[in-house]
Amino acid sequence: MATRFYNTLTRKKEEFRPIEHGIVKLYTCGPTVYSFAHIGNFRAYIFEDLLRRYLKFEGYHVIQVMNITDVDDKIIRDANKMNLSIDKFTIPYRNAFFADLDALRIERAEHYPSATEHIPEMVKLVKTLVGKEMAYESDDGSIYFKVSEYPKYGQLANLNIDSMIRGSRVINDEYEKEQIRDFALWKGWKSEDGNVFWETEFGKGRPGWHIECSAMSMKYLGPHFDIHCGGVDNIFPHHENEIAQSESATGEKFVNYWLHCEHLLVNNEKMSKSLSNFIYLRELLDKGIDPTAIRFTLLSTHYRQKLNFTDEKLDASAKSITRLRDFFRSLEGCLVDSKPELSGLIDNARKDFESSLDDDLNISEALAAIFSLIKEVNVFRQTHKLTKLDAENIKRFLNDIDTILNVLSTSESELTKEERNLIESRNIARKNRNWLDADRIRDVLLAKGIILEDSPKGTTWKRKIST
RNA sequence: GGCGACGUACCCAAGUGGCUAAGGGAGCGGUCUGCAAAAUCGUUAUUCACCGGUUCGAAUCCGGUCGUCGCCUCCA
Repeated sequence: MATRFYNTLTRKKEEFRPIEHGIVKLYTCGPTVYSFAHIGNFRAYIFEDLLRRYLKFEGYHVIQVMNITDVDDKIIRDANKMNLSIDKFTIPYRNAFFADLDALRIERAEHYPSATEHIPEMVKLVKTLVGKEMAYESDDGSIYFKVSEYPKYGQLANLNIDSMIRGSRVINDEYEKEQIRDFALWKGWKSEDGNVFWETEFGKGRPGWHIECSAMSMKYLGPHFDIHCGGVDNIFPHHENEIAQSESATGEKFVNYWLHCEHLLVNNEKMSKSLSNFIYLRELLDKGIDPTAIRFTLLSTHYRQKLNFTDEKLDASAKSITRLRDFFRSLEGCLVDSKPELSGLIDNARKDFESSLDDDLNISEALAAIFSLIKEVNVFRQTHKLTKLDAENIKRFLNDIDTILNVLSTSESELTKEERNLIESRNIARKNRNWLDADRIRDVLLAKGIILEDSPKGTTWKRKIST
């Protein structure tokens, strides 16, 4: 079955066909490093992680670019406030961003270009647009894109640009543009920018927000590439503007598939500064919440569905992961040498898993395929012993799907000597049928987050996933 | 005002015209266990916000109503 994605540009699911056979060129809007990233940001990055991992699972060679916006209004404002160069100001946030990606087990993109390292490319692009008379310079040295020169403007956001002109929220800003809908490609230097500027043939100034994505995607992926992702709030104006300026400059189609991820909500509302309901990933990690539980929570709801982030969801995620891990662990031992009997079940699960993700990354259905297999295998084991070959096949399947989910492996620390001694003394107590002491010790360990399980083969331990 | 999304069990969440409405969590009752845990069995939606319509047939398509949320130049 063919892979299909919902394309914001056409508002329908379309079969995915890469431009170049076997290769997917993917651009994903990255962070503005003026603050720590919040979990809403990471919902988008997790969705993109799912996308890239699934494309790789399907055998594509993926080339992903994620920009790092390290110059913009807020960065300049805050850096100047702290008397820091924008470099000095942004580096800690950039480092924190990568540390957070690692915590959530997000696979690295092939390129993380920074805006400040691509000023010449942006200037060149702006120059091209000015040369084609699709952009103009205003009195203050800013360069604006002339939206009236691009008739398809509004195609992505499905907005009527004429009605925008009268829109209630549109306020005239301090820059001088000919038409209110025109947007800045290049911003002329103003005194409050301090020493943040680049000296170019347009004079002192700095790039507008949208131009970096056009310039950097062109540099690393070419003028026409396969997929561009971001949050729904990037549809307008950011991605609309990217299309306008890119296609105007190159005369080519910019992107074939636009995939947008819905918002993460807290208390059923979008996170926003005014509601002060931001949740930073670091806060959750500092509280000791297991990052894989966060990963699973962000991953397990379809990306075009709003996701209300709650403690209950984290709990349910932790339990789902525990079920997966326990099942995987249970595949060790107690095996018989015999011919495999469950190949059909495993093949079906694999088929269901793939066809679900093929359908616009339907992760809920894909997870259902996995849990159904677990149940079927467990039911089989009520009355039969698992064969070695079956167990190996199931493990291979789980390891394969875990190249996408990435929640199976634990980074569990080993037991301390004290903890090992406690387990040992409990074993002795149990041997002496001293249930009182045995249960007391089990409770002590549970309080430390260690769960003991007794079975005919002996006692095993695992760490509780904390939420 | 313009554009758009959503409303499925106690909670989360698939399903977009046709077999008994996936799956996860939770509860309750069994099996197993020294007791637990894990696993497992049974159980919890004759019904998909509501009202009409189309159809042999609707959670799914169409119209309306109610409710929630988002976008309309900071935003993932």
